[in-house]
Amino acid sequence: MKWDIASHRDDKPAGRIRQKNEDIIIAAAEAEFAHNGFKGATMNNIAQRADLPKSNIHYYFKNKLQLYIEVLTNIIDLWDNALNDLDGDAEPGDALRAYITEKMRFSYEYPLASKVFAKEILSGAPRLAEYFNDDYQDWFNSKTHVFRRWAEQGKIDPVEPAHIVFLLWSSTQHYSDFEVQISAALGKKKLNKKDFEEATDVLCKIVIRGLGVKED
Amino acid sequence: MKWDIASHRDDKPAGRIRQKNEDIIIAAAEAEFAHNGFKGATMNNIAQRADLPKSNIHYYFKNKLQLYIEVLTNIIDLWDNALNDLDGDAEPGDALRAYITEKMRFSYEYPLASKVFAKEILSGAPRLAEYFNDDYQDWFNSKTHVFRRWAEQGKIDPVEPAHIVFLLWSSTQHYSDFEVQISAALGKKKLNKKDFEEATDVLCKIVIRGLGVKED
DNA sequence: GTCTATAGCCGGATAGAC
DNA sequence: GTCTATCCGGCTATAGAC
Repeated sequence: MKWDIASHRDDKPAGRIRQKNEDIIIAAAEAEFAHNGFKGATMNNIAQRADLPKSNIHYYFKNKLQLYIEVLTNIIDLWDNALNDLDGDAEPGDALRAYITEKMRFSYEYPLASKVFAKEILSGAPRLAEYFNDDYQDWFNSKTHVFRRWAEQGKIDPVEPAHIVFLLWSSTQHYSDFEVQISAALGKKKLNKKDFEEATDVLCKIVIRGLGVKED
Repeated sequence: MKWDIASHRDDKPAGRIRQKNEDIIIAAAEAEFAHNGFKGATMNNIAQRADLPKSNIHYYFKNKLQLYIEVLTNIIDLWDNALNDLDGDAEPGDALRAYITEKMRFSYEYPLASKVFAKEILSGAPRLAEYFNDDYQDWFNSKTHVFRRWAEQGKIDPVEPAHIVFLLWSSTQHYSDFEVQISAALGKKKLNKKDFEEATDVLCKIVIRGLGVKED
């Protein structure tokens, strides 16, 4: 793992009850951190969301920071493991459509994860300093590589790949991070699956055409 | 004004000292709220950033919420007054280029404003409920109108205008809100003006081409 | 393993001296 | 108009009963 903050969870036997309670607490913490950020979140609120006594949280997690790190680690692991990269062997149009669709599905299914991460970065990412180290740059370069190759092969226009990646990230995450604003703009109470699919269509169309992909 | 929360500042004479101190405090508060969010921010930190004793803050602003509302109001006023809409009379390519350029300049010049607003929305916007009312939907519809007209005139492809607006918002704000992640990805300490200009170019190119604008 | 009680600190807010 | 001193509530964290 790129980001190796030691976790006390590895030290103790993972009993059935322990595992279950830790999962409940992490889910509750994720919601609380998404709403109030690291500093604004309280162990009290987390306990209430988890429907457990407050000191129970302290029994399973050393302190607030530790719990927060666990939540962030969970989120990053989820994305790293479940989100497929752009498929460099496929045609650009197909690969981009698949990638955008998948990112939008993540925005729809894990809105809290995206929000916790976003708030941490907005705060200047003081608790992710280790994560955003030199390795991160290498990891990022591996993401841009596919665009460079497509450009060399004349399959897309030659535009700076880094900014393409930022565009893909920003436009897709926006639908989970700014959902409140978007639904207010659309006059809806909440966005549903169809809204996300419509957005996915528009994004695919604009990005694929915008990059100059030759479609059949 | 669309969003009419009464301010105590209107009630008192705006002396020279008062005006100056309030400006200092609001700037300090903006930075503090950007870093720690509403709940996480402390009056103590704001006082330190403003280099004033804590109770001075309470003298000028009734309480933390009031101060926060003032900061948010300032931000929204700034955007409403200084950000031009898309020019429907111009050619789509020119209008879009002008709009994207201006939004990116705002991201570069007022990164804190964008962050405070973003955090509020990520939190579910409980302190902007009044702002995101029915009027907001009308205001938003006036933004999408220009795309509808261009589509009717055959000047751009017929794609759902709302999602075009969201794409413009998300892709430009991303550079100020997620600056830490972006600079880490690019291996820089901080983004400079040239980075923003490069990003502007890429965004203009992809969006204009992606919407099927006929360029000369 | 679980919960109550509480220590100890820090937060927002105010009273009142200057 | 400015600042010191302070109240009180809520916060993290822990000690210790069960």
